[in-house]
Amino acid sequence: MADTIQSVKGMNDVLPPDSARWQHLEATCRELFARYGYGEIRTPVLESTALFARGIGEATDIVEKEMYTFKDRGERSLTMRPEMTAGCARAYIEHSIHGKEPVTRWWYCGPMFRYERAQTGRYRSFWQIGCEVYGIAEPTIDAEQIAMLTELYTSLGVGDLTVLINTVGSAEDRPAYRAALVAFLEPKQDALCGDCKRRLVTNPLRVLDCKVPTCKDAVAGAPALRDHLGERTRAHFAGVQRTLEALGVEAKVDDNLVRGLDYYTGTVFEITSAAGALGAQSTIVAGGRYDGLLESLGGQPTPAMGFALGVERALLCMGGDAAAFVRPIDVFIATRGEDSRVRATALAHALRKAGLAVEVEHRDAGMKNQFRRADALRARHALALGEAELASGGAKLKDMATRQEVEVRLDDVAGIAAAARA
RNA sequence: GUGGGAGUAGCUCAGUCGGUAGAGCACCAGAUUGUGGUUCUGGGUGUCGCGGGUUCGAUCCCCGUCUCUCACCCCA
Repeated sequence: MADTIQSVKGMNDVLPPDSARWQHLEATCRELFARYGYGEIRTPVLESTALFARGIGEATDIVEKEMYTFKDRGERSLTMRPEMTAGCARAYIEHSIHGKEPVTRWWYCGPMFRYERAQTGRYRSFWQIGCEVYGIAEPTIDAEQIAMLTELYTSLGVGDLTVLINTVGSAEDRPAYRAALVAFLEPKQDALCGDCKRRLVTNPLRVLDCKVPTCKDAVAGAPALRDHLGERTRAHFAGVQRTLEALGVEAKVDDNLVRGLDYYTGTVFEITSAAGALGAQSTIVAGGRYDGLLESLGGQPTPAMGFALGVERALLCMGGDAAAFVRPIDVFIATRGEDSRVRATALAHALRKAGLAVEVEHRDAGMKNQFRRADALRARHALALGEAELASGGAKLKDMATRQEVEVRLDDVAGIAAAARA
């Protein structure tokens, strides 16, 4: 308790055995994404601050007050990524992917950073896994991603899922709607909360999303975005819904679903789970289309669709005993004395090369203690290697569950491995 | 940024209407001179988060502070 150094607020360690649950989630995603044709992209945690300011939007909460931004020794303003879409877009443009292939599918996994107050399911350093598809304007890809996610959560055992979808309109639709909304809200300005008064100027769509009661009242009867959608947007959204239906995915249209990031255009979606210990959060993944982002960052006009899922949140409602995901020990070798430990270490080395998981008791501990430890490690077999065994060259491999023992020769690695696998 | 709750043994917590502290779990040893998940016996000084105040005396009361945690906002 003295003067020890602790981890930074809101930034957590993941230790065994809990890390095994993370590995399970990651392995499931990796395998699933591979079947859908996604390749992994890894980008630096640090990016130029301007990337996020331009990509995510100056007026968003993330850019306004949640970024870890600082100057490096060369006086360049750098920011620890608060999300990955902007970084992926930067990489896509920087490597001229547009000119190399018509369709690009990327997935990623890594830590993101946002300066917020931590609570259950929300941390300052948190992990996201996400996918980005570039080059497809058609609505079927939107539905494909959503369906892929429902499959993911189902296979992970995350229950009580709700898929919410909406469309926020294309770059052509939005200015008209925005004007109509502002015209409707301006007379009611006095009823709005402080944040919303500001949003009225910076990002009026967000007022629709406000939880303050007076704002909710003021918003009642506001013009609906769906009445301001152009024909192309309508057709696209209808296509998404039609494809989801064909895939057997039940999705609820939520008119108030407005993502907090500026780059979204057209389809937006969110999947919530009522399962597990998510606390006040319920969103476990969110995403949408961002057809204008690449161009706004200086790239070629490129349609794009992506999502990000919160790893900690997925884990919170995944359940499952961490120990069940840990690889059990095949053979535990109990020792007595240094000669025994040397011989046991060599034997373990050979057995591990043969593919077994082996643990040697390197400490000078009592036999009873060693067998207890073998139990704690969930070892399938135990082999006591003491003076008698060293002298005779033979030993007994004990099945910890049945307590049956079989004779083995210490120099017969293949034989021991076979017996341990039986 | 705002508001609740909590900080006592490695972990989960109890407790003292103010007289410097306990349980369970875990861990170790022995009963069983080399064989486990049960049982029995033995084994714990821990700045009672930190600083100050009141008091003969504070882990307990008061003030401050730090940390953790939950929630609001917002988000994955």
